[in-house]
Amino acid sequence: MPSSVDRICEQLKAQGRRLTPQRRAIIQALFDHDSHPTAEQIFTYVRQDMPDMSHATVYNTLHELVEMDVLRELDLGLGERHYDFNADNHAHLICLGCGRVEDVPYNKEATTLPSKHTHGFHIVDCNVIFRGYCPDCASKED
Amino acid sequence: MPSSVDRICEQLKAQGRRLTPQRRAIIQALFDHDSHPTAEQIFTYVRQDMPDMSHATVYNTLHELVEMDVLRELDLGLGERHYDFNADNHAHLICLGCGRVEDVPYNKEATTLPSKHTHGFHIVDCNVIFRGYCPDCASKED
DNA sequence: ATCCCTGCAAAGCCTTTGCAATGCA
DNA sequence: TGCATTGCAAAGGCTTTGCAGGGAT
Repeated sequence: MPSSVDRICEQLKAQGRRLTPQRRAIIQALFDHDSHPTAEQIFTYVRQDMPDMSHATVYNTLHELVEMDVLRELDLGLGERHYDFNADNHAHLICLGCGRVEDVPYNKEATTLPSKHTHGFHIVDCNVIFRGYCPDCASKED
Repeated sequence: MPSSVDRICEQLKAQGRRLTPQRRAIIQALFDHDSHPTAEQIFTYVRQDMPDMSHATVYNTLHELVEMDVLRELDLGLGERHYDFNADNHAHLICLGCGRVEDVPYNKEATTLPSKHTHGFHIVDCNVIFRGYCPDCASKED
């Protein structure tokens, strides 16, 4: 069975996009990071093996994957965007102390708006973000 | 009865902060904007009357008001922060086409996490953001 | 062989910072 | 008067862009 990395690479080609070593490395890096890496984290990680990797390529590839709908872009209000393969129904939990991000199961389907409040919008997505302090930071607070 | 602007100005002084014409103008500007202005919008608006107003002062004052808990800072993933006086329970609805932001009534109190999923976090806030296309942009899409 | 993709460097956008001058309390 | 606050200008952090050379199909 092909790895998930391979599957996404195939998907790239199937869409008429080119599969370059850089792109494969970025996709691999996304899988190697367990959770919500930022573009910079991917950049730094991939650079260990490909010292010439540029920001442009990282951003290009991430955008492409988002466009292909295999990657999710998260703006958690932390100043930089995070990327997430996990498409399951979940919300995010952010530590206001250290910026840690955790996934939490959350049924978005149940989070809907009565039609009289939608201002006529065609709603396509919903984001739920919980903010608080993780155990480590909570103990430092007091 | 003092206006809400005056009330906030008093609050400033009561906390030992100084009430300057710039600060009053910024607070007034926040009230004059019906909904979710950005720092830049406030800056541009206030500059009409005070051409020397600096970015530093706008940002300083906004931060101060946030610190005083009379203003809410919203990062809606649009690249810039929005500010909101409305403290009522509500969520936000964002148009992916034009960036328009609407308030929608939403009972955040009902949006909670079962304790087994909180990762031990002490949760202090919750943000709900709906994304979609407003009537104008939806019609352009097709 | 084509032309998409890469790397480099610079620019862009929003926000923050340093510092001397100003003006509120 | 003293010190918080201001304005200016520059820097900072993340992301985007332009362009020429290089590599995937």
